[in-house]
Amino acid sequence: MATISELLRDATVAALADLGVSVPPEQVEVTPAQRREHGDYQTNAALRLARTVACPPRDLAERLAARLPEHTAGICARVEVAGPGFVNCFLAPAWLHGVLREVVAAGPDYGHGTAEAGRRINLEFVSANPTGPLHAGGGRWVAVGDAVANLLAAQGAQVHREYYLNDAGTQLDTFVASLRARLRGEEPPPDGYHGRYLVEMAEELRAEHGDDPDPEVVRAWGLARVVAMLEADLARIGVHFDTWFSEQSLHDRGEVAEVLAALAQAGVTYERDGAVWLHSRDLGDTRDRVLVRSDGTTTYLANDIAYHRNKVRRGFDHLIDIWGADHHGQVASLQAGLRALGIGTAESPEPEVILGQLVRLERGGELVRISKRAGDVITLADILDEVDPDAARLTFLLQSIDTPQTFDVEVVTSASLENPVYYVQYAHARISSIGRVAAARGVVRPPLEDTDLGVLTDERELDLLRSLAAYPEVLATAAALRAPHRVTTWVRELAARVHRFYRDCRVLTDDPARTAARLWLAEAARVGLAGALRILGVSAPERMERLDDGDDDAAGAPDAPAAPAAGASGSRP
RNA sequence: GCCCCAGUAGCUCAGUGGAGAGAGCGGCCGCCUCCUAAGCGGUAGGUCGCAGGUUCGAUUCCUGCCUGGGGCGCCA
Repeated sequence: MATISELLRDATVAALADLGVSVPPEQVEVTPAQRREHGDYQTNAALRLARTVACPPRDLAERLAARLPEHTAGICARVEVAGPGFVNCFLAPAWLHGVLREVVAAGPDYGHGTAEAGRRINLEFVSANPTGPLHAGGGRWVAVGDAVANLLAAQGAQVHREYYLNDAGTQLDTFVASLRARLRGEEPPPDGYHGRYLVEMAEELRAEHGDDPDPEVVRAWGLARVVAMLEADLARIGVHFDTWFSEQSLHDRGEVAEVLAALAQAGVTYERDGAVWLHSRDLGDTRDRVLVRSDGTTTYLANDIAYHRNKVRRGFDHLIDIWGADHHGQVASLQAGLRALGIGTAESPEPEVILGQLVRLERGGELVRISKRAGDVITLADILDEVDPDAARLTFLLQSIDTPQTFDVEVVTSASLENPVYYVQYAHARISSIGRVAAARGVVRPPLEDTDLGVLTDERELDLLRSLAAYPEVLATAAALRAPHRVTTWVRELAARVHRFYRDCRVLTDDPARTAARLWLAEAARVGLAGALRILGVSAPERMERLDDGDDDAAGAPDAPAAPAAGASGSRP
């Protein structure tokens, strides 16, 4: 299904052809208008082509506008020339009514596209070290990764969610040493993990395996216990991984050794100071990197190259990694190693690494020091103890991952009612309630094909349809840019329009024709809200409790407790 | 020193090669006999970090600089 921009772009190209101006479609821009009086969409074609056609832009625009209606029949009510030579298009209400029928027909899949149709995509995200619970900041990758997966799936991809489990490195050794120390009733080593969870885990371990289990037992038990903890945390926020990929398994199957041999065979390695190095500098990196340490162990890089080769060999059409910006330095090294293996060519595209800026955790405006080893952490589970998963998720999906996010625990928890998630969910609950009331009153919604939508002429009504009309394009763009926050922005706008419609356009009236059309419009809006929320991994409740009934407004004022918060530090005289 | 990201309203952030730059929160003023007031309306608040460049047109693209965040390990 073509988007509006595409439809209007093609119409513009055709109209220009009528004028004897031949121009490839990709050189014609049709964009949403910024101001209502400029219509719904606008093209700057006349401005851009004026020079080559040797015609004043305004004149060219006039000629274009004269021809355009032939090609936009049924879509635009009118077109007009404005400003220095823009051609503004005003969508026809009848066309918007057609959008409503499309939405209802498509249901939950409305707006989905085919940009990734048939592609098998491996999406790796989170992949936090299995040494403790998920950190609150890591929630960003949980929410973003899952939403990106949903976005790609909505474009027809078969998405495989994968968690890379670093169960072979020194971090796990340190974790095991810390666990054993707790088991003995001692403090973990200075560079170990000091979190409280290890004390509790040691108790569990003791109950199951006694005071002095074999170190290998401790290791296996500890790893399994942490993975179970990670899975449980992820389940609480509704995220499920298809594969938990063990780094250790790469070693066990000899894949790391294979990769090292292949790199040596390719002549891109050398020995120095007892270590094996990769000529990564010649392959696009800023410097050479160690693959095998002088003690014979392999580096994270060597293992990661083997891991990605494994993913390629599993037959995916495309690999995507979502990493925090603190892993930025690894990208060039990994790609250098993969290139040497022939991965990163036209036949075998290199992995796409999405870097997201980090979360700055604050409590009441003050930076929270984060150190998993010191045990001074705020975990995702801590957050979920205080807010529901929907609020947590949407908070992480409010802004572009290109910007560092400030996550104030106090704001997100104590003032959670201000979370935009409730604004959107409330819009869904409100619009849903209309259907319930209609049913209770015995108002029957006639079949859509028997409903005359021509009565939907109010700007509030048309605004809803304009939003819904733009949704396929929003989804396609968000998927292409791997930017789920664009869906958040869109659904917040739709929710605002739903609230305004609700306020100004009464659905259940004495006029059966109007009631029928508005019931269907409400249904279309509900489908739009629910569909976008589903992409974001947020639930769309049919009903929500009213917070405050009657006149005790103070009870519902979320900022009421703010005053004591200031005094909590002991400033009260 | 080099690489990546950001700098937009008091705060948190959207957004765009175009026509007086938007939202939420916070401030102020209003709106519930009516489908849920977790809502709606109004008002105040901006040299889109700074300087050049490209362009008919730059907050948007390019370069430099400043500020902030993250990297550049025989850690992961």
